[in-house]
Amino acid sequence: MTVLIADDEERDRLWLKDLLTKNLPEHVPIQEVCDGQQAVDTAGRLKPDLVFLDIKMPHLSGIKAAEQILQKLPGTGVIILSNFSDEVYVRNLWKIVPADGAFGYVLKNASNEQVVEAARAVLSGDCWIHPGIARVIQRTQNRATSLTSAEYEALICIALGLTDSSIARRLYLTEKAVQSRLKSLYSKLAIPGRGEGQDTEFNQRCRAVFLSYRRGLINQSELEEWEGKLFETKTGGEK
Amino acid sequence: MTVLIADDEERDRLWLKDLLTKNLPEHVPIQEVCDGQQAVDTAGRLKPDLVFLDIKMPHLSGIKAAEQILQKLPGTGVIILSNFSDEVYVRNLWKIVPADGAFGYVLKNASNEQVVEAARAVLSGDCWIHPGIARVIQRTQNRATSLTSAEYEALICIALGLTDSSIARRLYLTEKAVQSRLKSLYSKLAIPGRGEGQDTEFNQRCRAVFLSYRRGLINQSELEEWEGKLFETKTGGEK
DNA sequence: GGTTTTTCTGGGGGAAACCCTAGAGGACGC
DNA sequence: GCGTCCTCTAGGGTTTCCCCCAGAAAAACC
Repeated sequence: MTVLIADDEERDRLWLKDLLTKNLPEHVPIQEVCDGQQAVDTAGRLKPDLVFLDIKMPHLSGIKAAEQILQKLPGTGVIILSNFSDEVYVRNLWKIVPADGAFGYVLKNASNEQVVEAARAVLSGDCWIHPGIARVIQRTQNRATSLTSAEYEALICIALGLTDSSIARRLYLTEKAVQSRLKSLYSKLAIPGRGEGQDTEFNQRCRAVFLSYRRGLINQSELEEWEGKLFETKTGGEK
Repeated sequence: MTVLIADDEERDRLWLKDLLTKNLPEHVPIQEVCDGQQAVDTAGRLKPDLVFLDIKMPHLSGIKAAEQILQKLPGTGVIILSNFSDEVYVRNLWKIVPADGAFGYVLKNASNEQVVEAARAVLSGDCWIHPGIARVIQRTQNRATSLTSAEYEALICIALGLTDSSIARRLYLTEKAVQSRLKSLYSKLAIPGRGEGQDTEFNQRCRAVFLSYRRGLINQSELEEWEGKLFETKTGGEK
């Protein structure tokens, strides 16, 4: 039995390693790496039973690393470590986790007991989801509040500060289509329009960005990734 | 000689305490508290030589706690611990630190050596600023790029998603005044307007929010505080 | 196959956001 | 005292965003 820890923060690695050696039944060998790509490579070689993946890592995020690892070794137990209950990640998570796989999601402010509990659960084939994030998961599965990928794309674009027409060009849509996406986005985020409410309190566009930041639907690192994608296609050949 | 540590994360407290006991010359008593208010209270009783303050703490932020502590005990050495190089905080910091005071600013991803170095420096009356934020400090002191408080207020409001007229009402200004603030904000953030550039790429309002998040001019917790302030004054007596 | 949901399309209208210019008052340093 | 900078104010114009309506195409569901 082997355990792999992937985290770019040395402090967190030490803490986790220490915790596991003290609390796991037998003396298990624990490997450490400090980015997502190394995690994938090392997992391929070691075929560990359990992998801890920090979400925020250089080169390859924890989610993407998990995707690749689970693709090659579906039986691996994966535990995602996250600082926040970001909805973006939860969103992507369900897509890559096999239905019968064992995995865990723990926030970094979890108590030591919780982490050990999660490790035990995943090792014995169960799932362990941090209590604080159950609500978030619920939301991602509710038809009325969860965003479709069309709405999500639009959200990213306005968060980056693009205009409607600019978005339309980048996503190969008409301006009307963009506005239509935004309209349903606003309604799902429950932002009052011009008609509702006594007088217009909010600029829906900015309000949507604000609320999405707060709910963890978007975050800085996710946005920067998209920024790269959206601008590279255009910087090449433009009149 | 006494040292006080204020941090809401138990893990970080342990790490820091451990680090200090091992590396400070003599056996110094180290007190721990877990929020800003406690830090102020305890500092008043203990009169410590050195105080570590995490920025993000419940009840009272590290900055505000530092302000109160330095007011009562100007000779105290203060070291701010921060996760990010947020410009918001740096902005406020210079206002409260006495010109001849000793203080430090270290990011949480600092190496153990750096933290010890900072502690030693501050204890001997020097300042220690994390290398990574020197650039940020520069920016806050450059006339051309640093924001005035009027521009900053406007920034907060659009980041919260308010409309021009709504901002005007809350800040007791005309709508034109708000737009004037925004105009100079956009130019300081170097966001191209409708005239510049081949075609209008950006919605300036949202773009300003995006860039400000990225530069750490604003952040979630800061915004939520303002949200509270801005809405309480209006929820009372509105037609 | 058919039914639902999602998404894109169109026209037309109103309000908010942004542009330009310009002047007046206040705060600051010197 | 002077100049400088910041800020608010104003009028008048353009563009973008958001609203209503509705219908058609595409995808997903049973």
